[in-house]
Amino acid sequence: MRIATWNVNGLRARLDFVMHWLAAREPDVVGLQELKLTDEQFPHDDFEQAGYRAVTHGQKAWNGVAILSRKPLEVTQLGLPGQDALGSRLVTAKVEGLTFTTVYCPNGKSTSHEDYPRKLAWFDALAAHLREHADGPAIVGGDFNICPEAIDSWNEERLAGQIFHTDEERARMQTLHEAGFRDLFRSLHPEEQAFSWWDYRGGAFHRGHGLRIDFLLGTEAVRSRTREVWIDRDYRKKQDGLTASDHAPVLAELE
DNA sequence: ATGGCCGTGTAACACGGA
Repeated sequence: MRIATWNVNGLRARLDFVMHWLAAREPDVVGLQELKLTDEQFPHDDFEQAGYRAVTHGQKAWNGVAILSRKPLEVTQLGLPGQDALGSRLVTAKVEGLTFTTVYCPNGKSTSHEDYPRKLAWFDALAAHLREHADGPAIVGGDFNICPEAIDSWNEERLAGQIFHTDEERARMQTLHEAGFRDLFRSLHPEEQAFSWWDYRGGAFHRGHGLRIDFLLGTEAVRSRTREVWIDRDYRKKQDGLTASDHAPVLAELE
């Protein structure tokens, strides 16, 4: 079973690019973030023609998440309880006995911005919610907007203490780990520096100025079945003249 | 040199992203 997560940065602008990737990689279950469209605008027909059904939790213009699956899936959660004010950022579905959650975690903007404590509170609510849903095989994949460790940033020396790089944010990732959700990439690749996001500006991708902020977290029942995890760097590049998202997909192969 | 790019709303630029 091949699973994936991907922040597409606008599904209407990215649809052809996403279809290109689905045909090339043939994942079974995919979490998508930053759809930037309403549920009514979601292109179900296009995905059905590609062999996927979808469950969505969208909103106008911003945020928005969805899960694609080649097999039937049943929604069990729309939105993180108590956190509706921060937008549509979580959806959970059961597929093939796996509980698959996709999250688009708040950005926070900067440590002095009023959104920063809201980001921390959102993560606290996420941990509380997941503790009740950590039994059996479960995945939480998405854009977490946190660099968990120094190795996950292209420039920890300059950015330590700034947004994505604070001890408070890193403690939230640790709490998710302690709730039973482990970072599958880091579990299989303890020493490898690999990024999942690069700024569009200034040639950041080609300069190696990236961050690893997109993860597939799995319970032990999933981690023990995980054969490989990788970041699909090629799909951070233009494909057939189509513009990429600023995030690359993250994939995992489960036994 | 702290901006450079991109998507969306809305109809020229503002805002958010990370």
